[in-house]
Amino acid sequence: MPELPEVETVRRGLAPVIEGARILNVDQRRGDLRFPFHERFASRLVGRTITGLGRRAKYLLTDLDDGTVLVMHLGMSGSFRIETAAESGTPGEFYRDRSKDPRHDHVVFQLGDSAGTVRSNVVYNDPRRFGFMTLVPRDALDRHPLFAHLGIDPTGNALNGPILRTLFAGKVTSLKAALLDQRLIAGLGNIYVCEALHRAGLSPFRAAGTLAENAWQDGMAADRLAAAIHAVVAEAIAAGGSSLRDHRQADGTLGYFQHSFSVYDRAGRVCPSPGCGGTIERRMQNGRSTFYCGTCQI
DNA sequence: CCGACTACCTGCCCGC
DNA sequence: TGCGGGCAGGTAGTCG
Repeated sequence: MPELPEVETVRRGLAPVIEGARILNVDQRRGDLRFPFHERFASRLVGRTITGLGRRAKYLLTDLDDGTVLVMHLGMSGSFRIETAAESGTPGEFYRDRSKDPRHDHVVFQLGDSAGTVRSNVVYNDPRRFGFMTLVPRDALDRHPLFAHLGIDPTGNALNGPILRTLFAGKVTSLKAALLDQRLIAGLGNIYVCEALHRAGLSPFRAAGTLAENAWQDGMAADRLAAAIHAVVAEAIAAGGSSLRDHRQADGTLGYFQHSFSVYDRAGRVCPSPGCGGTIERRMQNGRSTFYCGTCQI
């Protein structure tokens, strides 16, 4: 489920619960998710205090008081839920979220205060197990293989028209594939790439390099695309992430950005662009569905 | 180096 | 009602 806006939504939901908390216990229920867990994964976490929760692209970065970072990726189907003792009133008895199959609860972090009193359980659920967790020293994070080749963040000033022209110059691959390439821009996924391209009026099938060509008739295309990416991501974060199928915020409420998708999962519908009148189409591109309007995306 | 493709895994939805 | 096929938000690895 998670692209950058969903991961950021998860981060904002978890941060107030886990920052400053001590990890009292880690119930690691299997030896691997996408990858095998680090040796002594659970025991290295127990007793640590969480000093902060950050994000880089689609990665959650949990800073610990011993200088290590618990790096977590949600894959396609990962989610967290928070179970607080206060919800049941009885210590040890926790609120149950029936929307998640307990067979896919793979890691349970039991959190508490410095005196050892249990305050909450943070449960990682991931049916497809494409997510993963690993431990990396904070001062080695930027050199770690997961992060060394990540591109620019799509939320800030680093992403603009001139930078896009530079990144895409000479690329014959499609605009869509280039936007999904985490080495160029880190954090976009299938939904928001489709949405941003539609908003910018650009075809997903066009060669990425054409954005950098002066000869291209629309010299502002890259600037428009940068603005569209900013807007789509910002709106999705403000809305609390998408809720395609079952995405929930960490507090259990549904995100609602899905209600404002223009093209994603809307094949056959009328294009919402003013005055366009086209129809949204779906086509497979690089093994994944691309949703677009063939009339106004050129 | 780049780009295209596959594999990883379970759930769900569709058509037969 | 059951079953097979296709598809789902991501990305590491392989191959040309």
